[in-house]
Amino acid sequence: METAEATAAERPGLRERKKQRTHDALLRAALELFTTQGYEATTVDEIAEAVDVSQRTFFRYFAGKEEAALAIIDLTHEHFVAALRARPAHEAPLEALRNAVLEGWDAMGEAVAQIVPVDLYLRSYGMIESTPALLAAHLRRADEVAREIEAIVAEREGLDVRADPRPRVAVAVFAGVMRVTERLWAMGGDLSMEAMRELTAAHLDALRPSLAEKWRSG
Amino acid sequence: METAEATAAERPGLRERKKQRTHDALLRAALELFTTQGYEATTVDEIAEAVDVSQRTFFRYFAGKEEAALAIIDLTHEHFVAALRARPAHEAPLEALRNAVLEGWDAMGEAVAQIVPVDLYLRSYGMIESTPALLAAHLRRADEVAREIEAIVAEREGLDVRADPRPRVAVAVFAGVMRVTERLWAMGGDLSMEAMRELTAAHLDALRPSLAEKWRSG
DNA sequence: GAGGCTAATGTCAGCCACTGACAGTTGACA
DNA sequence: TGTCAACTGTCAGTGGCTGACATTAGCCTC
Repeated sequence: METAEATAAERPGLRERKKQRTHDALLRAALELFTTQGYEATTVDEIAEAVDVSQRTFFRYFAGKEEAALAIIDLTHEHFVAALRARPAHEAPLEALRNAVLEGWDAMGEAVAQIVPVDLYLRSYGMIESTPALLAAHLRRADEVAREIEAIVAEREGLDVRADPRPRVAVAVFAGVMRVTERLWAMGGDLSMEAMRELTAAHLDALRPSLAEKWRSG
Repeated sequence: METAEATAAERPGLRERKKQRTHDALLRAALELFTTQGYEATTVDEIAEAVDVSQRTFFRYFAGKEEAALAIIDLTHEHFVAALRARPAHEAPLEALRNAVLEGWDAMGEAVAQIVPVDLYLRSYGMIESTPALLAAHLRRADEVAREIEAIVAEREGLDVRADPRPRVAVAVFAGVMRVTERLWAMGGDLSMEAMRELTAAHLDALRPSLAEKWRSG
C-alpha cells in the first residue's frame, strides 16, 4: 500500500496509468458524443463502446452521465477555489473574488488542456446551457462551490458565517453575477476565454450601478 | 371546444372537476410520501397506487417525479412574478423586488393552502434542500424565473436587456440573496413564514454592507 | 519467475423512471 | 340515445443505474 502510493508519486505503475487513460478516454469520448449528437441522444453504451469497455466500467469511473459531462467544469471550480485561497489578505472580499476569477483563467485553461482539447471544453458550456437536466446538475454544483467560498471569505475576514450575514450575501451576489455572465457567454456567439473575461469584468463593474436607487441618471 | 371552455369558466363540468381532483390527489400523495419516506425511496407506482390510478396516468399529469415534487413551488413563483408586476412604477428595481417578496407571501400562502396543507408545503423545502436531484431541478427552475424577472425589471425601467447589463445584474443579485435565505431557512429549525420573512429582510438589508470595501468598520 | 494477493473488468440479472401504441371507458353534446 | 372526444389502463420496450459473482491482470514476495 504505502509502497504503491510512494511509487505513484514519482512514476505511477502500469495499473495506475491504465486507469488514468481509461478515465480520460471515457471523458473525452463522452464530451465528444455529447457535443456532437446531444446529451440526451447519447447512451452510456455508446460511450463505453467508443472506448471499448463495458457499460459497467463506465459507471465505475463516473457516478452517471451527468458526472462525465460536468467533470472538467468541476476541475475549473477547484482551480478557482485555489486561486481565491491564494489572494493576498489585504484585498476586500469582492476584490479578491474578482481577481481570483479574472487572473485564474489562464491557469484553468492550461489544466483543462491536459485532459481534453480546450475547444471541447468551451463547447461543453453550450451543451450544458441547452440541456435542462445538465443545467440543473451544474447549478447545484455551483451552489455547493458557493458554500465552500463562503467559508473562505469568512475566514479571510475573521468572521463566523453563522453570526454575520455578509460573507454569505457577498458570495451570493458574486455567484449571481457569475451565473448571468456564464449564461450570456455560453449562449452568445463568441465561445472564447477572452470573451468570457470581458463579459465578467463588464458585469462585475455593473454591480454597484445596478443597486442604485435611480437608474435614469446612471 | 369553445363551449366547453366557456362553461369551465363558470362551473367546470364533471370531467374537469374529476381531472382537478386526480391532479391534486396525486400532488398531495406525492408530497406526503416524499416528505415522510424520502424522495428517492418513493416510487411512482407507490404514488399512483395511493391515489388508485395507473402509473401511466401519473405521467399524464406530471412530466416526472420532479415535477410533482416542485409543482407547488412553481405556484409560488408565479405568484411572485404577478406581485412584482403589480408594484408601482416609482419604486426602484431592488425596492420593487423586495416589496414583492415580503408583501406577496401571505397571498402565496393562501393560494398554496387551497391545494395542499401549508405545513406540507413548508416541509417540502427541507426535502428539496436535502435531495440533490431535487435541489438541482429547483435551482434550474429558479434560474428560469430569474430570466422572466429580468424582462419585467427592464420593462419597468424602459431598458433593453441586451443593451444594458443592469437589469440582469440586479436580478442576479436579488436571486442570489434569495437563494441564500432559502437555504438557511430550509435547513434551519424554524420552518415558518414569519421566519422566512425575517431572514429575507435581514439578508436584503445586508446587501450594501456586504459590498463595502472595509468590513471591519461595518 | 512462480504463485498468491488484490484491484480492475466483464457478465448477468434486476429495479425504476419514463414513453409510445393500442384498446377500453366515460363525460359531453347534438 | 348515439356519436365524438377525452381520459384511462394495459402492455411492451428503452435507458440509466446497481448488486453479485466470476474472470482477468498488475503487483509483490519468496
